[in-house]
Amino acid sequence: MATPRSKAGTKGVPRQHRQQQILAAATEEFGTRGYAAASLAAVADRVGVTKTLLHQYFGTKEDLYLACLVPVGDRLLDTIRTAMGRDGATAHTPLRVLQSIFTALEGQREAWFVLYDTSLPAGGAAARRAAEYWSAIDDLAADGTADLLRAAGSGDPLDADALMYVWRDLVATLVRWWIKHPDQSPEAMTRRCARLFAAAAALTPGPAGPPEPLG
Amino acid sequence: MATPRSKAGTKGVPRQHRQQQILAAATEEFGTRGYAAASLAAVADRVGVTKTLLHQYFGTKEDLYLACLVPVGDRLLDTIRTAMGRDGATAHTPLRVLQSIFTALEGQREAWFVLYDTSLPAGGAAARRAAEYWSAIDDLAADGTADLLRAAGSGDPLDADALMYVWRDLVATLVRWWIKHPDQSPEAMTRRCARLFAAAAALTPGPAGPPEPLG
DNA sequence: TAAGTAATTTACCGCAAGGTAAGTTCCGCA
DNA sequence: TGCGGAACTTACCTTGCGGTAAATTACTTA
Repeated sequence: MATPRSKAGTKGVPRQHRQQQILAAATEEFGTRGYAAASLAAVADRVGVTKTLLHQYFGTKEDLYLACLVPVGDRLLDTIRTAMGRDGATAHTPLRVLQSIFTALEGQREAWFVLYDTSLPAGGAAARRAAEYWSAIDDLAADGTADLLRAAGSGDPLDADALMYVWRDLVATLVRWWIKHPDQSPEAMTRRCARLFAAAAALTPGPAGPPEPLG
Repeated sequence: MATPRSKAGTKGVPRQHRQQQILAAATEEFGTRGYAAASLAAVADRVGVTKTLLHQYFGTKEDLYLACLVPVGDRLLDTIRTAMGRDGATAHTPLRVLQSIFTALEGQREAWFVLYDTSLPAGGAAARRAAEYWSAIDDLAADGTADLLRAAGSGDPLDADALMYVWRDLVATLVRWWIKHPDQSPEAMTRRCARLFAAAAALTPGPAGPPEPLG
């Protein structure tokens, strides 16, 4: 054996296991900093490995991002689909969807933001794939919000678009708050959301336009 | 005159005017890309000027960011303060605040995101200043949401924190949607928000906990 | 018309990040 | 015991960015 002159050489970690470690670290890094601000060196450091290994296992930065994105996107899309069920949305649907998202995200909460990264290289494969997930999820959300808006009596298509937009960002917001409160279980989060919805509904003025002259 | 060998030299634009141009471009760039992803070269290009000039007029990147932040922060803080008035929040307060924000932001909608940039260099003067604005605005929002939550019957402090968090991000979301629909006037946005609030309230299940077993 | 100053660029430095080629160590196995 | 492949690093290249010193052009005024 005799005093290794270099730190190179295997550490006995099989490739598959290492890849899993890297994916976990990269997902967290991409999720918290965003694609552009995330650095491969940081991911490598976190795993205790060199940048080069990431490239050998996953290719370019964008490839690594894709490797993080796909499982997360598939998992979330699937979970939301089943939570929405086959029939139109009811008043219970939002909470059911939230609960399913919280559950799917437990253990890797930052993953949500991997899906909705805004700093991806324009025109790249990553951006294209992420856009596919968005539109798939947005379609589901659009169905739901449209159902609900119709039930509430509004037909304005821009209203529907805005409501979908708000709903999508609301999910992101709740997940962000959740990340800041790591002790909260998915179930506790769901219950909290239910309370918040109820509170918000209770304090909103009537269905007519602005309640004041708004000067 | 005789064929200038270099493009250096004044273009006849007075310093103050140039500074205004730079501030506008930088605010937009910081607001859309975020501090970390924003590049000084891009700002300079937009103005039709060299990177160096930005440094000579504003100092470092962080200094330039600060020069963008301060007027925006002051304007928004002021507008929100007066919109909230002296007495506690009522059900009309959220819409009044939104309207005041939309109005203050018209002509430079991305400015909102300059205020809430998450990629500032930690420990720097910019981050400190931005944090001051946050906490000032958050204090106002906390007062408001606390008033409203109390009226709705919830006393959980974490609920209050989450609601404030949601409210703050809701504003950001609405502004973001607004940016994607440039033709919408501040008044139209306010009316739309009123409709959305009403719709959301109408379709939310009762004030008790989750309406289903949530399996 | 020459001096002085304001506005602006050119040309550079250092650094960090993504990315690659080639080498080094360790383990299983004939 | 020695060979082959798997796991991992060293050393390097390139690019883009923040940042600075020095030069260059144009406007003003005595």
